[in-house]
Amino acid sequence: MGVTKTDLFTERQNELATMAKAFGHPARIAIIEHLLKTNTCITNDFVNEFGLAQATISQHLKELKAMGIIKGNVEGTSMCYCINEQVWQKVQDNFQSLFNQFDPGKCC
Amino acid sequence: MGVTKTDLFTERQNELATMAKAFGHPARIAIIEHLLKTNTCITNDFVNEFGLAQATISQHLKELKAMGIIKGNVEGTSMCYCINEQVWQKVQDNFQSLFNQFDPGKCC
DNA sequence: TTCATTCATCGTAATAATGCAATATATAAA
DNA sequence: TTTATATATTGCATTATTACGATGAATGAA
Repeated sequence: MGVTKTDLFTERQNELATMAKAFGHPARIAIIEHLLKTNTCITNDFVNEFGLAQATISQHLKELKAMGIIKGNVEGTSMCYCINEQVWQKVQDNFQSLFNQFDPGKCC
Repeated sequence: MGVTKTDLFTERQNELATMAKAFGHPARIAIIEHLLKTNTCITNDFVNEFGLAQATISQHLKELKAMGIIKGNVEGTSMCYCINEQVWQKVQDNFQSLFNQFDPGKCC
């Protein structure tokens, strides 16, 4: 009834789904790509660059931070966000291992 | 207002987000993994294997099919689903190119 | 201290996603 | 044709997500 039944699946499957969800919104993709390009950038950059409200950007940042894929440090009145290297690597590994399971050539 | 503002982002960003969304549910991860392992399997397998209702499985399959990541053929009274090789490759490439953008060592 | 700036949080509204019972559709077997 | 089996679709209830205005908290400057 509208709630994902996580208990039916393995921890790995739930984890991978959660990671994928972090990438499941164009704003979060854009934020991540911006951080990948410039590194150490601040929230206000996003608000100016995208057409989304400051509260909305902040919410997306919060989600990304909750999933661990980014981390933030206070820098005066601003915030400095960047990619969390360890988590990024783990996410990459998890997707990689999924992609590698594909055995081409046998389909119906 | 609850609706993603896709017009604010590039087509690539929206596409990547859509692909990620396909992986954003453990049931769909499980379905994909099952197809990766056995290939050419049928809907009833999923219904028996997972604890989800037949209608729910059918809905997840429909979404995966809509995104093109799987394809299905009628096989008597059953359906035979499998991974779409071309789309799988494209998804992999898109994620790969995102992951490769990471330049380690510079963070705040 | 007061003011301006920056970001986070709260409250709220609207749309999306999840799940399932019931029903429809299609094929194979009897 | 009738029955059984397998899957898709419909309708509905519930929770999740997205978005933003308003407000709060923290810091630096005047």
